Amino acid sequence: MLPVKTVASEQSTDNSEPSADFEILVRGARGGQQPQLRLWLRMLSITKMISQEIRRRLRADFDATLPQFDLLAQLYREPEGLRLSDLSRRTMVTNGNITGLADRLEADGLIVREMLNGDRRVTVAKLTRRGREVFAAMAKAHEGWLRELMADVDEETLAGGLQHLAKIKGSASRRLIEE
Amino acid sequence: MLPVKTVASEQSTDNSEPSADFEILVRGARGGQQPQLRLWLRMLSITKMISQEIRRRLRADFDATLPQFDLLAQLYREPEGLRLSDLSRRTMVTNGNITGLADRLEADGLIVREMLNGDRRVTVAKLTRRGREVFAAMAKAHEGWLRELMADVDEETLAGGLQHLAKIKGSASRRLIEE
DNA sequence: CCAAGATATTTTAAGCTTGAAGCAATTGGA
DNA sequence: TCCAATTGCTTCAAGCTTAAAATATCTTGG
Repeated sequence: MLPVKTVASEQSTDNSEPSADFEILVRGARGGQQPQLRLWLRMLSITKMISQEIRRRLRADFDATLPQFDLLAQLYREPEGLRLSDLSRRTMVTNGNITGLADRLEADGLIVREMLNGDRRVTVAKLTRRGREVFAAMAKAHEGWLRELMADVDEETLAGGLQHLAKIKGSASRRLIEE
Repeated sequence: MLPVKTVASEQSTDNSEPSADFEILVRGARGGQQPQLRLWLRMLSITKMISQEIRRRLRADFDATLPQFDLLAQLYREPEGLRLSDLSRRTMVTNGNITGLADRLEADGLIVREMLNGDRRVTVAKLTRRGREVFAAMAKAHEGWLRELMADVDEETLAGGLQHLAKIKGSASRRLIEE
């Protein structure tokens, strides 16, 4: 931890109803406002909750991990395969991480690495036949799980949520890629 | 990987426009539908994107990690401290993980563990004075970062998003805690 | 032609993550 | 009473994660 100079005053407005999940976080420290913060924390807790379940099921039913699933998903749509750096970009996973992920998937016989190209730096990964089969089964299950988890989310919420999330994503993207 | 019996047919409907992020995933394999799936993938990519940025800034500005921030946030609202198992539940982090997290935060002098209670199994963690100071600074920065990242998300989207996310959370919660 | 810079991947160190196994301490029912 | 189940925490092994450093291979401007 770095030493911190900026020490805020603190009055610890402690309204201690013990709450089930961590959506409350910083609230309470001040009024309890900040719609941006609330939205963010809610989104975070949902994805954490659902991810954990998906992860659990992927492990139980396929002995696979979520990052592995993501990587396979990318390759599934690209019969020609993808270079590792593309996989890194698409899965939002750092390059170093892709190496290990690919190592394991290759060991499992789900992907192969080919160093063909004219450029001897690049490696292209593609699904094996078995990889395609395994992923197809996973994707089918995964789709079902999501329908199940969102079973009582109405049409309007699904559509509205998609819209809203698109705006949020747009805003964040613009700040991050600083266009 | 487990051997997979269920082998779907496959026709690899390859419409290969290379896409910037992994939101496409399973789509393409079939129609391109499934609003639940689309919503989920979008949410996932946003949280991944924003988390990475927050993580990066926490590291740069405070040399702290996101899980550490979460843990401190929980303690900040509880002057009496919390038992480790409560921290685990609230941060949605497994017990084993809390141990290590607490070890590091304790080594950094931000929290203390007290084994007082009548029950000699439980350990209560609470912020030190320095812990409170450091967290207050982090929370202030964190709040600003979110306002910044969501700067051009209008009021209506924030409010609507909160509503929609609440419904989604409700749906998923019900399936998971199987009420 | 060739060195400087840019790319692509791997390695490394530190930390997070999970599920499962291990140990204590406590509780509850026979 | 007392021992079997439960609870609270830690340890462990395997894997994910990141940033940064190391390698190797192009590419390009002089």
